[in-house]
Amino acid sequence: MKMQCRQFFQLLSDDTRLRSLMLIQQEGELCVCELVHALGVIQPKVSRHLAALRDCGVVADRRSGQWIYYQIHPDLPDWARQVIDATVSEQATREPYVNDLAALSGMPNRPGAARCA
Amino acid sequence: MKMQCRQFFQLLSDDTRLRSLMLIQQEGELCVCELVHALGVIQPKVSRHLAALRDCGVVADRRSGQWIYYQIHPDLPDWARQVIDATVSEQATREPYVNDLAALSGMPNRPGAARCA
DNA sequence: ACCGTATATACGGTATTCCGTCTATTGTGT
DNA sequence: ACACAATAGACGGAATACCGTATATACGGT
Repeated sequence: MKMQCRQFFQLLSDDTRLRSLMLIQQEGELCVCELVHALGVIQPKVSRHLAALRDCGVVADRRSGQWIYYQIHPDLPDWARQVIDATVSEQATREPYVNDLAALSGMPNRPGAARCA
Repeated sequence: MKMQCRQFFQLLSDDTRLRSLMLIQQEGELCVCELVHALGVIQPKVSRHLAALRDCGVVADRRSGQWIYYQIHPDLPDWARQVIDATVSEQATREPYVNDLAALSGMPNRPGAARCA
């Protein structure tokens, strides 16, 4: 799995992928339906973009029941991780990324999450 | 001049632009003909990509005689600079970026540079 | 076995990006 | 004024990326 940095930036250059990655980075792990809700886009679109990230080794997926959870790939090269870190820490508080996080928090019946209410 | 990070990554996602930026970052300032020589691509191509970088505020240009020198824009946001720094420091020693730097060093009659021989 | 939910993939169309060639502009030296 | 060098921009064509819809797969519950 060779990971060229040009390709990595290309993956970050799409809105859906970038917003997904920023949410995943902040939440640690998210399933497709959570991203669908948070981003407000249709499921095949999220799925397709996650597949692109997976195929290049940027994220790793894990099945748990009906849900498939995505996280930043544990073996992601250091410099790529640095890029994501820098981006999240400087941009996560801005539009449109704040809204995504807010929408995620407001999602009813989130799978996996604590259902303590 | 609004600089969205999605757009910034899109600019980094092209080979010519990325290689140009890495050289500029390492050299401080380069003119078009130096980049043409270092990258081994035709002049309009370099020019076009530099214009894209300039229009988004990633690089700044300065004319000196017949030459136009490009540098990383002094007002480039911090996170963007971090991204470039991380990329250069981790990738500059690899292919194809090492070759570009070597080709640049081997360029005869470099303008502006010390001509002490 | 069947149905509903979650997710992935295939397909065709559209939009965007990139390219090489050609031409315009600007500066330098004679 | 003129020729030359460096750079920028316009233009049409080719490749690539993205999209929405439709369909396939996999799992859980009944």
